Amino acid sequence: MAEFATHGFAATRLEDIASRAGVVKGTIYLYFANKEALFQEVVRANVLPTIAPVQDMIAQFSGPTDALVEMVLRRMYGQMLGPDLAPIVRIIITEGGRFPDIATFYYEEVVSKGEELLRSLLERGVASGEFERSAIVDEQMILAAPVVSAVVWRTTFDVVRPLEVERDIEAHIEMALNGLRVRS
Amino acid sequence: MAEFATHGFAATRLEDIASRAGVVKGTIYLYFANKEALFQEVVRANVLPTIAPVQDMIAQFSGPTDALVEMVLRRMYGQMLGPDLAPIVRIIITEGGRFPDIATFYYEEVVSKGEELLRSLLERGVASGEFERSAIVDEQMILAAPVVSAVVWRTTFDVVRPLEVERDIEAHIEMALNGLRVRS
Amino acid sequence: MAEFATHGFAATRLEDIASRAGVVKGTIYLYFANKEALFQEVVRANVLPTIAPVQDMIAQFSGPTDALVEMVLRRMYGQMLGPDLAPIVRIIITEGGRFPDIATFYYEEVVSKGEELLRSLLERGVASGEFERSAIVDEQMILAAPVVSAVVWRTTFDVVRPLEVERDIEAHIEMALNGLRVRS
Amino acid sequence: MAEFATHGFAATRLEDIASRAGVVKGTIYLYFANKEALFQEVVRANVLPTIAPVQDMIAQFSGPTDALVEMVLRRMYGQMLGPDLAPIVRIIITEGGRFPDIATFYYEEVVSKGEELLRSLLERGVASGEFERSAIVDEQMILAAPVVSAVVWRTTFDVVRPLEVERDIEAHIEMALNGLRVRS
DNA sequence: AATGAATGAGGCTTCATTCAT
DNA sequence: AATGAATGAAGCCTCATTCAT
Repeated sequence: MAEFATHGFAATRLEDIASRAGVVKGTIYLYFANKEALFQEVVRANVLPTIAPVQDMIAQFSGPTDALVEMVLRRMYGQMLGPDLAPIVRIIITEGGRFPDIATFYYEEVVSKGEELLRSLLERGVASGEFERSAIVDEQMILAAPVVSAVVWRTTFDVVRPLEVERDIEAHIEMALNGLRVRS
Repeated sequence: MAEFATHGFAATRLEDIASRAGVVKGTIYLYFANKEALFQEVVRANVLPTIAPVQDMIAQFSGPTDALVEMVLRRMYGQMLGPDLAPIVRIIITEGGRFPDIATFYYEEVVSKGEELLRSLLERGVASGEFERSAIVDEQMILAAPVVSAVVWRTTFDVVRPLEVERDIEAHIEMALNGLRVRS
Repeated sequence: MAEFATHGFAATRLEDIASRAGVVKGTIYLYFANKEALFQEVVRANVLPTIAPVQDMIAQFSGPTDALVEMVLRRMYGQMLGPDLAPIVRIIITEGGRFPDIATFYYEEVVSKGEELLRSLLERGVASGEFERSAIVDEQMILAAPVVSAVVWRTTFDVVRPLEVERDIEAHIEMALNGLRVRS
Repeated sequence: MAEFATHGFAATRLEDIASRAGVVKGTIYLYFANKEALFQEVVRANVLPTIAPVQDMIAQFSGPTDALVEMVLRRMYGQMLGPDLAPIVRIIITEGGRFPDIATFYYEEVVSKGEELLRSLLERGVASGEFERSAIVDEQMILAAPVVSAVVWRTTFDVVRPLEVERDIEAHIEMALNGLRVRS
């Protein structure tokens, strides 16, 4: 994972992967047909454990929906910028276009779950009268978009201007819940 | 550009670039020291023309600031998903981490300009009493984040679930201006 | 060795070296970092075994020193024109200027030993009253110079006028011991 | 000349030669068929002017032959270590083996003249009763051999231990005229 | 189950050579 | 007579892949 996330598929050398694993290049071929198969299986294997946490998140929670939205977003940042998920997200972003199988797999196993999570969140808010039934409800992923953007920033512009995660989250939540306009 | 955007730096073959340019591999070395120099110069040369449109965007505009925000966001989508900028943005996202020079260059020439643009927009809205002085004003890039996310989606999950740009834009603007909560 | 001695460093092709060794070009890189490293290691490895004979040469020898000088010179011709040392000497001569490391190494491991050998020879002759204490004693290498010249001739003018080694040695010894002038 | 002498035939780049000459690579092909033809013509053209001085040297000289030998040897060192001849000698030594035409040409135009020069010198000494008719007379080149050796040293070991030309010449003359043995 | 040695295809790079202008 | 742009062959080097042990 780490090698692929750091160098990308093409620039990653099997020798580096092997030595990280404490084995020799040839040993890899006892377990994987070739570099691409290794890549796909590595990604799949690392994606699966990340699904459960997303599942749990909504389950038991009582109280106002806006607090729930805030909590969900905070957790998203924590996970997608954390050491477990960040490399995977980076790989999906950079290599997904060249490996449709992986993109599809990731979409179905993770992204679509996130979509459902957000939809149910929004529906709950609408049902309770807290949220408007706006265009956002049908395009829930817009709510999570800034998290993706934060991951991109982290691996791209952090050398120039480091991401200020806390401020970023605050602004994100503010925008998501209140928007820019003054409330009358 | 097209080759690098499609395959990434490592997987791009000079032969492909050359044949696209209607020359032979060796000819490239009459103009560039090596593959990396070619890459960097190609990106730089293609980034520069994209700056002007960003500059123009703010220009003179009268009328309510929320309409201005909407216009700016629509233009951002139009450009960053368009054929000129999209490949560059894709390259910055995928290779920026491995080419800090390029990331820095792009940040300074493009991203920082966008930051200023958005800040002046928000300040204008605050000054006119239309917008709240919220956390968003100090973290303006949160406004543009969904555009980045849209570019990522286009090159990643479009095969699974194509991006519905129009709905995405509507939701984005709705969120940016009004947020989720019902207006009292 | 043979390839480098025949063609020089620049004109030697790794493919030729590999096929001589019964392997494939790529195999070379399992053992040497690059062409230059291969070259340097090949020279070093082949120089080392040539040191011992030089060492032995002086050993114990009783009898008149002029006979000892004659024997040493004859052995020098035998070795430096022989199949083991000749290629190395040729390489040192042709490539030493471009590879100072190798020149230094060869000087320290071989040439300086030869210098000592000749000095001790001459000192012995002076001590026994057989030789004059002339300028030759302080510039002992002049004694070996014709051997170098013979190696150069062999690889240069042998096609035009082959080196007549025996006559050459006789003349060399005659000159070294007696000089041109008639003895009074 | 300078380029070929410094880098050898294979490693010399036509571009470097051209820029030294203040022209462009392609221009060379207006005057020479290819790299090898250029090389051969360059060497030939630069060898020819060096012949005359050798010719003159013996011509008019009266006095003892040993003084003549000394003078000839000193001039040989002066010329072969000098800026005009040294590069040529270096080229002949390093590339002569790979370019028999050049070696033959150089032998016939220069070396054979030197041989004659030395032979007539020695015959004169023998005729006048100054020199012995020894093996040296029939292998005259042994007299010049240390000069060749000095040129080799200059381009090979000078970085380690610089050639001390004056001492070298003294020793050479001493050896040539008197040899090592004490005169009775 | 693992190694280490070897392969061979393929990519980057250099440079002698050509040619239209 | 000279240029400068382009070519294409060839060389160095890397690395995914194979295989005998």
